[in-house]
Amino acid sequence: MGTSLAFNLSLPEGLPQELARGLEEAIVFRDLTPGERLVEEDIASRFDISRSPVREAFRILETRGLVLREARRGSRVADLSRRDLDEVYACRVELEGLAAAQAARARTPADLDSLDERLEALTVARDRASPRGFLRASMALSRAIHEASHNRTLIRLLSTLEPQAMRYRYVAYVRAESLMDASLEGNGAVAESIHTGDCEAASAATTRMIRNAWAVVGRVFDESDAAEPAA
Amino acid sequence: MGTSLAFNLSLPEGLPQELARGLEEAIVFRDLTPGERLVEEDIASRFDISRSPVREAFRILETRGLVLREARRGSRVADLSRRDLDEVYACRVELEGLAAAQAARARTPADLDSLDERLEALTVARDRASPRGFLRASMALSRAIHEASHNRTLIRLLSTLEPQAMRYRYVAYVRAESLMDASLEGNGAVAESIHTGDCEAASAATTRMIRNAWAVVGRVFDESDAAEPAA
DNA sequence: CTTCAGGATATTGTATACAATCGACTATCG
DNA sequence: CGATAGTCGATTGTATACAATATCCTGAAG
Repeated sequence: MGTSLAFNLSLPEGLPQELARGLEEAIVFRDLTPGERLVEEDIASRFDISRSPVREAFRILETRGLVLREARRGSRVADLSRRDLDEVYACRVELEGLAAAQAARARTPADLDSLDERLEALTVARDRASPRGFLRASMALSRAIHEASHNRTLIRLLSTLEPQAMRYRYVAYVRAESLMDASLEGNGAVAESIHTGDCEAASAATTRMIRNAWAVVGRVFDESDAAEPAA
Repeated sequence: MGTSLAFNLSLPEGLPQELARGLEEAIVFRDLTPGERLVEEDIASRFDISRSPVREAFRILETRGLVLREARRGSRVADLSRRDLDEVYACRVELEGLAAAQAARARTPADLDSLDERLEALTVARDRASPRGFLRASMALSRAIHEASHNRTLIRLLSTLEPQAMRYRYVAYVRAESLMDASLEGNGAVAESIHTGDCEAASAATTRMIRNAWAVVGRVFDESDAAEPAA
């Protein structure tokens, strides 16, 4: 369990949230491995804080499907499995499609600016060919699309679903960097439809992109031993 | 703010969860009114417990869209609005449809038994014409459908979405008890499709039912002053 | 009369202390 | 030798104490 886990802990939005964000990255990028135990006291002492904010962070991560908590038995990093992957993507198809459709209808000029900006950043990240950078940029773009839907409930649901998907995408991108091209292309099509304001097209482009990613990411996952690296 | 709020607090599954369940009912059934402040110490002393489990309960309710927490400014019961209603139902159409489709494919004999049992209970509740009892039974049936999908991720998402919807359904049922008949009929159709194992039919029946409910609940909501009773 | 500064108060955020429970180990008995 | 009861250690769950901050009230100045 080589866990370096060193981030700053500034608190622009609350310590538990900040901690959860850091742990989330560590889980997505496999600094914390599937199945690894998370002991409150350990994390607390590592960052020189008390268990209170750590507990709250664990709860946040639980709602995002990244951590499993069993009563009085502690917490551990959620496992990866083909079944879980399929569950997540089935939900993504529906919710991302809805988000794109509503974004095409409700988007403001500011939303479009944000979209273009992040799409540009995604292109840059692709050229650098770094899975981490690309995923971060991709996450930011997705968030911009979700925000553009101006549907807070949908945003809430997606914010608890996306991190779970990110873990599988990371595994896939590391093993097949060419996947980033497909993602970039798909997102471009989605962004264009949102610009146009065509709900149907935005939804269709999104579901197509995600179903495609589902197939490829699933295949790569099956060929890898990402599920249980330590077992 | 006439809040009676007296439930038992047995702890078969954790005190915060139990407390959250109780507060959830109080919010759905308007014992706690929209916008009402929730002070940790007040709730804690009312149940003779400390603030720790209360804080965790608040966090749970926040993920269910029932409570809003602003940093260092406290928590309050989420408001009801037509916009929020539309957001919730747009998400429900997608997720409930998916749940029904997957349930039609993955259901086990035990799932079907559970379904029948709860559908029967719903019929009984309808005859009693009690909105509360009917809603509780309806919630149980929905959960049974979700469980039958055997998609844990989807179940997790729906468990954070359904309570929010329940608030609007309650308002509607109180003002128009005949709505319960429509719900019962719709759920019967859905259950039948799941029995048959017809994914398409199950999904179609579900989306039809929910779109219908959306229209009616929305109309009733607009005609009521449920949004701001104390403002 | 309005506005702004300052302090008092109420409430949340974090830390620490204590209680309860689970798992593993050991020793004893069959 | 195997099984089982009992005990110990590790870890979570809850309670309490302390710190920080936002809100409200008061009062004086313009």
